[in-house]
Amino acid sequence: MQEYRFSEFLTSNIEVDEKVLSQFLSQNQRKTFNKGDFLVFAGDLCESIFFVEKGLLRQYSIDEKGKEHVLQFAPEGWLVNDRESLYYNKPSKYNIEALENTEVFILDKKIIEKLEEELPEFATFNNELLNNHIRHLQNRINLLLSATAEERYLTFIKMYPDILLRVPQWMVASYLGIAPESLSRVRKELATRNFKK
Amino acid sequence: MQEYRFSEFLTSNIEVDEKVLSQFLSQNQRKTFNKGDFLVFAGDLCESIFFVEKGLLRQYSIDEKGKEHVLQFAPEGWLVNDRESLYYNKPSKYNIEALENTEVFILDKKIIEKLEEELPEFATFNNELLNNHIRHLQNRINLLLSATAEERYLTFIKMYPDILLRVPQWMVASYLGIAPESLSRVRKELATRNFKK
DNA sequence: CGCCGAGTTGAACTGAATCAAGAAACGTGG
DNA sequence: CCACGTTTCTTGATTCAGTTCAACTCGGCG
Repeated sequence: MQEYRFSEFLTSNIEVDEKVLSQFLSQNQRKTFNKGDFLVFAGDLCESIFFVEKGLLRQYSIDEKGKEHVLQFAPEGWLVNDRESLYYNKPSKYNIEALENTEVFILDKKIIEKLEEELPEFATFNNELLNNHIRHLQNRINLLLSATAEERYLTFIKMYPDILLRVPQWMVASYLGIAPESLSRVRKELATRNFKK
Repeated sequence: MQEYRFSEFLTSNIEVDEKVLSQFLSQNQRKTFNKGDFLVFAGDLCESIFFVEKGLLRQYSIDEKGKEHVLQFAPEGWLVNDRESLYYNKPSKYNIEALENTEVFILDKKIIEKLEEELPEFATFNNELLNNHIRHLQNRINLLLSATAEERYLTFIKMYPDILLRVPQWMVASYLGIAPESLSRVRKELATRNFKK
């Protein structure tokens, strides 16, 4: 539950001129949300990008049967936005909700673009971020295509041990694409198996 | 099975100076692969980006049980690369195979970066491409989390009617994350249902 | 002609979902 | 600080979507 300022995020990854930075920061805003608040509702237009400085967000959809499906969790240092809204001006399919009291730094798409023009280094960095994100999503797809409930869970606790402790179990199940009852059983099975060894 | 040159792809999306373009194109190369050829083997390092000008590629993994899982198909106008290799110098988890006789335009990562520096317009365009890709992957994840075999198939034929006709059915099943036999049954069920109406 | 990969079909099986009930943990207000 | 309602987690019984295995068909190709 550390805190991670956006300015820190920038300066620790690229070299930014002090002046450019402060000008950039002044054009964007910080906002606080309480646990349970929604940053975006499905159906809304969402034209900003959120950088989580403190707390935890969750982006999820609700299907026709009323079931929730977690697209991603976003703890400190993560970026969240809705590309459907951002690049196609369509209403978002996803809700974004604060799972803890959360502080976000809000970035405007246009300002990002301006920053890219002014700082080629930023453009490269941003590119790497996007590519890294794609990599993650591809790995997740691969996992969903190939792995059992247990394998998915094991991968999750290896990749996000911190998140595991901060969200209810049924949300993890929803992220993994399995029923909460099933996850409970998987955990039980793992526990007894480890005990026997 | 039209053809789509990379230069066309660029000029129809951004304004490029004639000189810059031809210089850029001369620094990269075109390559032809026959049906069945591999562009990349899992375990290889893969530091280039492929733009498909003609033909069809398939990127897939093989799990421990020897099962294949299609990460993506790439027909004309699509970009394929392995981010794991490209940005982390890790051996690729995925094979890239030509499903038809295929011509690709091969882009070097460094050249892309240089192009971004020189043409801010290109940086913006590239950004949009990446964001769009992320959007697609997110939608696919959402589908894998929430939809039945039948729903996935229906979505596929709506989104990629062209690809459906160009690849064997069992590969579509592998893309959808279902067994080929199951896809066969889904199709049968859909056919009889449409017939009754 | 005969082989081989792709697709279909049937029957048995299974991992995970669903439904239902109870236990534990949690937060809120008195 | 306790009491009460709400949410989360567990456990059991049952069901079901999709897998697996095996046999058979069909069409293309050497």
